Amino acid sequence: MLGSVVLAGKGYVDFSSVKGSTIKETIYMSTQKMFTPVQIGRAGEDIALQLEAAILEEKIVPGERLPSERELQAQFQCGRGVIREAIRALRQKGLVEIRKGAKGGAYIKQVEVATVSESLALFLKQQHIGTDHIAEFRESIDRVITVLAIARAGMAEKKDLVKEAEKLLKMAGQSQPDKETLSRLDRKLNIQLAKMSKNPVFEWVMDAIQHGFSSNDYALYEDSEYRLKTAENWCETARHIVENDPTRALNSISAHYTLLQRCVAARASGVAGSAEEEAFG
Amino acid sequence: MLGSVVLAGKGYVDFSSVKGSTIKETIYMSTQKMFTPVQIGRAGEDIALQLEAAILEEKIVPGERLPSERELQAQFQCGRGVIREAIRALRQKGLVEIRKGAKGGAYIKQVEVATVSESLALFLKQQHIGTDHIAEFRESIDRVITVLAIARAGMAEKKDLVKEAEKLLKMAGQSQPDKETLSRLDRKLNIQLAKMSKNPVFEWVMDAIQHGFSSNDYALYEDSEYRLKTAENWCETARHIVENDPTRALNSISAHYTLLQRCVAARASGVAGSAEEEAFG
DNA sequence: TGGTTAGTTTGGTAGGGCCATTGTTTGGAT
DNA sequence: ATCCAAACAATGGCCCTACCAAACTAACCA
Repeated sequence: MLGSVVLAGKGYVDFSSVKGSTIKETIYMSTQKMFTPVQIGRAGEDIALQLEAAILEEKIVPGERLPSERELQAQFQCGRGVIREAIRALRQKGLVEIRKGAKGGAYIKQVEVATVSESLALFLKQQHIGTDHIAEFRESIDRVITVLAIARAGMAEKKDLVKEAEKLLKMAGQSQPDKETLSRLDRKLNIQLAKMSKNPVFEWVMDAIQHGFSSNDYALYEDSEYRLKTAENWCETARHIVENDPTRALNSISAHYTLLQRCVAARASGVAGSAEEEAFG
Repeated sequence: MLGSVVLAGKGYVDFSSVKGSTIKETIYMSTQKMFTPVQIGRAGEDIALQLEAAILEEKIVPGERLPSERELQAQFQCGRGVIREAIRALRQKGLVEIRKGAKGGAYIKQVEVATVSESLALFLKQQHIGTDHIAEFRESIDRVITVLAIARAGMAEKKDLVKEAEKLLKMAGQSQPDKETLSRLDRKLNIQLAKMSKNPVFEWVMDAIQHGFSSNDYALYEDSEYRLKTAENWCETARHIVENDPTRALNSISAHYTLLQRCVAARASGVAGSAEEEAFG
């Protein structure tokens, strides 16, 4: 029993290596193995790593839960605070979801893209990335996605894309459209297109980028002129995809980003005041 | 003084809103403001968010440090455990680095790409992504990077790329090359090329992808045949970049990924045994 | 039958104490 | 005066105990 953990009545997971990686043990080891970096002051981290490994090796699968903090405390022979920190680390990584109360605890779950997006957004925010760099990256991704989508997606999907784009156009044409809804539709279109590439990596990257910089797209729908043009551009792109015309589709994509570029430039140069006012009206 | 935090003798940061978000205060508040959702069970998170906001707004800049845990505990009027959890969350996000001892504490630092990479790698790992999907994404990125590099990088950089590629080739030609070193060189080449695109986003994405899947590249250097071919392919690519010949450069890139694909297929089909043995020799 | 209440499990928080580490200061020996 | 070692102080890491709050369970009563 020692060194293993009862998994909510489901079975056992071997954490026998834990005792050997305790702080004091490591120090003793260092007198034998020379130049072995003594990983001190990180017992909690050690536990987190072991739990993470157990999860990644699918010894515990999504839907199941880790033992309670008090149980783990007993199994790992350490204070509850350490266990808490370890679990919180897993939670921050998106590996578990913590619930309170009876039948509560750390439930294993699939890592969501949003977790990666958050991390990315934080990074980009702190690095003061210019919108032009982001836009350039996004455009290049969009182009690849478009080509792949034309080659791989079924006609039904393609037609559905047109339908959604027309929905966006219709909404953009209204006199007082809800900008947030427009943004959401735009985002949805992007993801829908990304899905059609049949490569989840593109879908996730697109998702992450959008999460990190939704404010840009939002700006595009502030101005009624750009709003309509953008929606029309989406329809055009979708039509070219249905027609299996990569060249024209790519041209549309380029036009989209030219629009975006012009739009942010215009807003930055002076119209920002009135636009800002409109945003809070 | 109340509601603000002394910043290691540098100044003050206003955390006045914190008192209002303390558990007990919130409960008291709820008797006044009706239907105000009592956000209980998240005090630590609340504090983490406030500290994070202060960092992102650059009220505290990299190099400086947060007050000690005990100070924060006093300022925020809560237990030390809560403060610890908040700080650990920041640390996990890569926003601070924690040092022990005198003059220790949570030092603000720039978020590193590695943080995002880790998050991404974890996600990809848990989703069981096929290497083909990753490779496809990476190839598309590589192609864009190459075109941008040809257009934007200076001749000196381009020639340096060739030099590094030749270094790789020379090492790959040795009878008993160190595969780890080869992998590292390959990685370095990729990043170097990405830098030449003059768009940091590409650089980071490449970095993140590589961190998440270094094992693939590693495999490429296991087999002596692929090892040489890959190195030669790198040289070819670099030469075409120097010659400002995008078409041929892109062809080289495609060839690289064809090689990779063939290599992993070969290893998967049967040669895995001997290769595995060689790896641990 | 149906709703209410008490009990149990489990995370959330408080607060105190001790240890290990590390930068600084001090004091003694040369 | 210089240098080195020992004491000191600040600070994170860890432990412990107690209590609260939420959420599920089961017993109980109308």
